[in-house]
Amino acid sequence: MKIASWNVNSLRVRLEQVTDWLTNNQPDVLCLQELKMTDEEFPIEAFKSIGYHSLFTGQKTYNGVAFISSRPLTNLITDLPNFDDPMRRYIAADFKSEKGEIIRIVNVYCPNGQSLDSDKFVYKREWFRKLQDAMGTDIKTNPNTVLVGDFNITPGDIDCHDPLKWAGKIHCSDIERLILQKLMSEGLFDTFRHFHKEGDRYSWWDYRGAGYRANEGLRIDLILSSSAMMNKVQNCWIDETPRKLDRPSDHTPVVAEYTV
DNA sequence: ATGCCCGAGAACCTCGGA
Repeated sequence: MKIASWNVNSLRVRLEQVTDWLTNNQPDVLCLQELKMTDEEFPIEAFKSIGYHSLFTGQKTYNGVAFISSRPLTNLITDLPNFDDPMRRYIAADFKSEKGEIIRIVNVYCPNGQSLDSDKFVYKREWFRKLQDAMGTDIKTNPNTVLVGDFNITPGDIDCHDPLKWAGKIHCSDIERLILQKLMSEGLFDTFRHFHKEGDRYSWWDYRGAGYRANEGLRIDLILSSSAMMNKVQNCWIDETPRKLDRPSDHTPVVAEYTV
């Protein structure tokens, strides 16, 4: 089973890149973030025409998350449990493998937070607290759980191109890294880092100042696997191909492959 | 210096992103 996560920064603008990527890579489940469109505008037919099913929760202008899957997913949830929030940042569903194993997949667009002294950071902390509770429950219910998405936190200095410049800043602060560690203490593992110990590997690069060409990036898009799924993971990689295209998203896909 | 670029929505600028 191949799972991928990609913050597309407007599905309207990136649709052709996404359908091309699906055709070329044939994942079982592609998890999208930052759709920036309403459910009425979602391009179901474009995905259907290349053999993919869609589940999504969107809103005008901001946020929005979706599953694009080779087979229908079940047990859909589009709200972070126990958190009343109009922002469309959470979607979860079950994938049934060819062997009949059920995999719980949770796809998130975590809050940015803006800065540590912002009201938006209070919201980020609260949102992560609720996500942690939900993941604890999910992993107990089904040990075969994968949490993917744009976390808007670098796990460590190795995931930041310039730790001195970013020290204490949003995405790279100690408090955010503790929040991520607490979430992962529910039994989740950084799948890319398991296979790749080297630095200078990122999933996001600023549009400004030719950030991609200089490889000035952050690794904030993660695939977190439960221990049961870590026992089945074959490989995990970042695919920089879409970041080199004209009019790219500022993020690029992260992919993991499992034997299930 | 909190900008440089980008997308969306309402106008030709502001907001939010990371």
